[in-house]
Amino acid sequence: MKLGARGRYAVMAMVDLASEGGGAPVSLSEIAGRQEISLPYLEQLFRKLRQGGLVGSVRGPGGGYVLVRAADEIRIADIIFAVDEPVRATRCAPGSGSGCKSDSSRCLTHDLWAELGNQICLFLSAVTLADVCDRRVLGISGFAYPPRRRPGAAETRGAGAP
Amino acid sequence: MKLGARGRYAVMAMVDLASEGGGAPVSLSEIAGRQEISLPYLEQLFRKLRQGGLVGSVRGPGGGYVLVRAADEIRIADIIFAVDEPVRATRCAPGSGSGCKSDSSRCLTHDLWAELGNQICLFLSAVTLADVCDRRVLGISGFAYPPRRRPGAAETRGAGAP
DNA sequence: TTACATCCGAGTATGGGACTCGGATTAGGG
DNA sequence: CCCTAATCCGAGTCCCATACTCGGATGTAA
Repeated sequence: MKLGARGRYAVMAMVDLASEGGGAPVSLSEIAGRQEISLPYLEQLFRKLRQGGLVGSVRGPGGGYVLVRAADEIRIADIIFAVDEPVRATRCAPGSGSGCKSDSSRCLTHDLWAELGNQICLFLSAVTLADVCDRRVLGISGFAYPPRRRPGAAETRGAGAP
Repeated sequence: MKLGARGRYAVMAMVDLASEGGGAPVSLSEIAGRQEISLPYLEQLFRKLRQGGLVGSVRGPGGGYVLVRAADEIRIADIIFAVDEPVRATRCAPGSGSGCKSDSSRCLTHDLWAELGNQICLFLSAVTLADVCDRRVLGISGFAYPPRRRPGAAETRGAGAP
């Protein structure tokens, strides 16, 4: 899953494209300037976004990129998956299908990583580009895991994000 | 958040420790052998787990490590946070508190990364060591994001983990 | 035809992660 | 009292992915 600067830049650029472009193509120079990302690096990212079928390109002066679908039809997960290589399966890789060395037993943690990857995909698939543009992200999952076995148990560390 | 081999090994080792150790200390050599992790690397990990207050140590022959709390009182998040450095704030780092260059406006994606990190913490906090040992991970979050705006919309990519 | 823009394959390098090494402590058993 | 088994600790090395660059080719509006 990784989620380094590549995925972040891609989402930032797509948000910029969705916000600033009113149907007209937006050049990468503009996006690069506004988001403070190097132009050649952006080109490299948009190459993949184009191959992923998320954006279309118009060449020549006044050209640039446009969304091929409406902003509320593009999931954040689509963007991340477009710019990140499928997944690398190191041992029992999170996010990808199994790859445990021994076929069964051993590696009790397999389900854990699988489920974690699933949760991440679920969340990123639930949020669309339009949601981010309109600041509608908080509360999309107004959801908390129910307290399990004796709710008043000793709290050792902050449960959520600090 | 990262979640590389370090966190995975730490969880694997803790699961092994919880399963195999019946109150008696378990040596790292045993864990290293069973989980196929190099011994010096495990030592390095358990140093942090000890500093994090998750395990206690018994030195000398017949020594090893023991859990300081019951397995159902140790959350996976505790383990991950113990072995991973706090977080590095690159620009608008996911998982950590804000760090946007400009104080407000710009960086619409901030909420997104914050919420994503929050979801991950939530999930890892909902699963205990005992859950993993007993294969009780699947279905802990028997939960799916509800389909939003026209459920039958064109599916472009697999939404969940393949 | 010039300037603007996307396109493309390659190349570099810096950083952090994975793993190692040598030695210092502590403690049980002969 | 040694010897061995184990945790402890600070470094140090290696490697690869990521971030970013470069030079040029192609297409298109003015």
